Amino acid sequence: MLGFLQGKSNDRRFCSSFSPEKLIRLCYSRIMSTAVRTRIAPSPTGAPHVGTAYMALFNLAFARKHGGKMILRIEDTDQARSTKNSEDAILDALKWLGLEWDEGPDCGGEYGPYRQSERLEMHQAAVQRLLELGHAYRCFCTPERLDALRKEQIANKETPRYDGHCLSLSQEQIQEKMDRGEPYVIRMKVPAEGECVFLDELRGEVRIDWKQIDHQIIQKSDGFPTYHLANVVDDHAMQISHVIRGEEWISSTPKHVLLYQQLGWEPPVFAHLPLLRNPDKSKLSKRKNPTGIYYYRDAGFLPEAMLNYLGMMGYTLPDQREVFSLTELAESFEIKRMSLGGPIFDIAKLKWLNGRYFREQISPDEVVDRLMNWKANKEHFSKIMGLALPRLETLSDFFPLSGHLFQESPEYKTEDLIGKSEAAEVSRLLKIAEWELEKIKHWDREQLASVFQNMAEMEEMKLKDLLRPFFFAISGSAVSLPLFDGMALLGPDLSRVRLRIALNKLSEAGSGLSKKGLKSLEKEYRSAYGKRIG
RNA sequence: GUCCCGUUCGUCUAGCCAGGUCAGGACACCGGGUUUUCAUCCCGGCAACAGGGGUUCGAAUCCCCUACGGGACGCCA
Repeated sequence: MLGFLQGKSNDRRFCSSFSPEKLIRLCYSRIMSTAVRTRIAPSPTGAPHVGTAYMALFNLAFARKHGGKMILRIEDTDQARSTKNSEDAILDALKWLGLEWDEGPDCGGEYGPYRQSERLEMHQAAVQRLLELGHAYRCFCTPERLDALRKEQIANKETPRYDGHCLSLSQEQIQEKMDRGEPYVIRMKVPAEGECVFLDELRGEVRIDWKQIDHQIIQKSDGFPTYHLANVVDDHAMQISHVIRGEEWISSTPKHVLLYQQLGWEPPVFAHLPLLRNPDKSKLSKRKNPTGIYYYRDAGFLPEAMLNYLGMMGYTLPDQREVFSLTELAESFEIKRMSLGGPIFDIAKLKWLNGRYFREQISPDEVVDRLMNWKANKEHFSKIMGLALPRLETLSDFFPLSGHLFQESPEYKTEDLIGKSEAAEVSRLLKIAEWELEKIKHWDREQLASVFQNMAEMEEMKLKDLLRPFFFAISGSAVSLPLFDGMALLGPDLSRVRLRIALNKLSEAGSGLSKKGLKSLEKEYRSAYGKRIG
């Protein structure tokens, strides 16, 4: 099973002299010769993200174009944050979009298992081998020492980097510490001199000084590998030919190239795609933009329009067609056509495209079916009916009462949101709620209720008074169906965006939180409510 | 702060690799037409090669510098 670790004899050249030129030649030859296998490697630590879908789309298109396969691998080496819940959601969300993989934890394949936590043996064997070859070493430094070191380096305007403290430990000292049961991590050795040159399919040669590269931890004290080690070991074992991933990885690619070299393996071809951006050009983040795939599903977007839109972020078909399917994209896909400037995710254009799908791509009957599968179905109506029934006099009261549960977001006036309270105070409460809601594990009525009840106590307010602005934020009215049930039905993605919209309305009215105000609120929040999550 | 990556209309982009068209299309916006309203649809308009230097008869395109933007610098991925 661990035969892959041996490295084939023709890979020897990687162990000895390893000039940049050689590496580049090898990269080129690799492009021509190998069966194409790409992968998408999400970490199951949160809600399914559009960035994941974006990368998956181009990995799939590339694989399809070249008659290859795309693999889905779950990167769950962070035991503290990974959840099965998140894993299931990611798979489900990608499938909703119509993205399919040839091998993965759900459908199996020849190169399994497809969950990194189940490949621990391989990772540890690779670490062991690096240790034996002298390419890696144990480090006993405490987090406190590392923290102090980092602070000092930042203060001295140096690049934060491990100082090699444990490199000088003798064999006896190491043994002694291990016998005492001192926790340790394993770090990779990085050349002190020279530069790493690697080839990026889209950018050509990239050169980074080894001085810039940290002695990266490859195995944590819990015995789990870090991303850097695990992704190299798994990509090699799964025979990944092309690593197509986000630009954020460029600066750690030297670590990966070095690991391939030290293990005597041939590296894959690297292609770093641009990152999706917020309207302010920063990396797409949920604080500024809906980033959850489920947001778009729940707000009534069509999966094929969504995928089509992602396909036009950074890419144009040769004939500049703007409506196209995954199949059409894959047929003509040319990775070199990717443009490298980070595209801003523009919901207005997505909406226009989605509208075109209704008008041109699917029949009116089909639209009716989509609508019914979405929210106009018995199951969903029944859930709402439980809340609406006591408030109904005629059937026609139902839709006005529940309209906000079918909208992307309701409309209301900022002054109504503020009401008789202070605008700044409303901002404050909305922000605290936003943070508190991050802590919810299961988005249901009970947990939502307890968040707000807790808040009322902390703020020494009547629940009724606390909730008033939230009724507006969520339903657009002071009179509505019960708040917690409504939020539960809307789901976390839609609900959170509504709170953010309310916050934005206040700041547009000049009553939002300033940067300073936000900072002090955060401090106050931490001391009263505890640490923030997310 | 250090390093890396990037930069064509407000936004998504074509053109760049193989220098030579009024720098093309789409969204948004503005105006007009069709439509009982609105939307759709059609027509028109606005609007960009970040700046500077070089190479060249000729530069959005090739080279260099600057500026700006982004990313990375975790026992996260």
